[in-house]
Amino acid sequence: MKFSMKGEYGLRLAVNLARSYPTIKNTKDIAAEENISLKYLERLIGELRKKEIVKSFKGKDGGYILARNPKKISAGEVIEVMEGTFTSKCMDTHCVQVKKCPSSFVWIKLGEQIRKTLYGIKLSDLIK
Amino acid sequence: MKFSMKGEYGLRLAVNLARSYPTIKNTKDIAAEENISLKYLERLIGELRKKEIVKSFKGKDGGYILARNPKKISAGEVIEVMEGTFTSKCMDTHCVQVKKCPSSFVWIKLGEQIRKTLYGIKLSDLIK
DNA sequence: TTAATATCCTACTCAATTAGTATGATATAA
DNA sequence: TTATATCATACTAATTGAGTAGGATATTAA
Repeated sequence: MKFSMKGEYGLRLAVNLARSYPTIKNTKDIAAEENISLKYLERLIGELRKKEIVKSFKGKDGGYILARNPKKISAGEVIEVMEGTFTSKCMDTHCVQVKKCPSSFVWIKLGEQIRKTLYGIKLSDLIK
Repeated sequence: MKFSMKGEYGLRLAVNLARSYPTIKNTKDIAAEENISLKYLERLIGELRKKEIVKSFKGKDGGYILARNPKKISAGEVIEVMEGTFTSKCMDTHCVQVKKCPSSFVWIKLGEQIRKTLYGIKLSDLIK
């Protein structure tokens, strides 16, 4: 489980689109505003599209919009797409102890709290 | 910010020593019990020693014990030593916006929650 | 005092991941 | 039909994770 620039970028993209919702916005404009290279942004936003957080429109005057209302999309959802699912069990993928492992208690508790925190924050909360 | 096997191992070592507290225990025994290679364990426990979470005794019949009572050492403290401090600001180390950045709100909130969760769990809670 | 024991230190390896870049194919609407 | 914009794939360079290897150093029991 990690939180890196990938999640940061994903969140910025989503918040940017939340601001202009429900207007279509193209990657060139977003890249300029968010200071991300156009090419990298294209790749990242592609992941958000595959997970149906944004919708795309090809061709002239095309671009992206959020797939749902900013009130209905959480920061957690976006970050989880970019970073992978938040762990809720032992870090050791080969671990078979499951219940005996004392540290698994910690990771489960941690995962719950992270999920509660990040799913509680909606994109609409982040546009001031 | 990340949570990996390094933190898992650190926590296991600490919990293991919490169980035998306040008896000295050597790395060979811990390695066998926790299924970590002796050499790797030596390196990891060295980091815990430098941060004064464990104390070491050299020479024959030497080994390690917790530097404090298991009730006074939290999971967060141990994990933070292994993984680095939990982020409380924007992931972007070059970011100078500080307050304008909408995502920084998310990371600050997340950091607070993680800290609250992990510092609330003591080693004594993890030995059944 | 010396031999056994155990910690301590540094450097190395190997694979995976992060944070991009580069090139171009594909779809669409004006 | 052409300009525009998304979409797909492959590549790279630097960093990190996870672990190994070899030996130096300190201590204490015999």
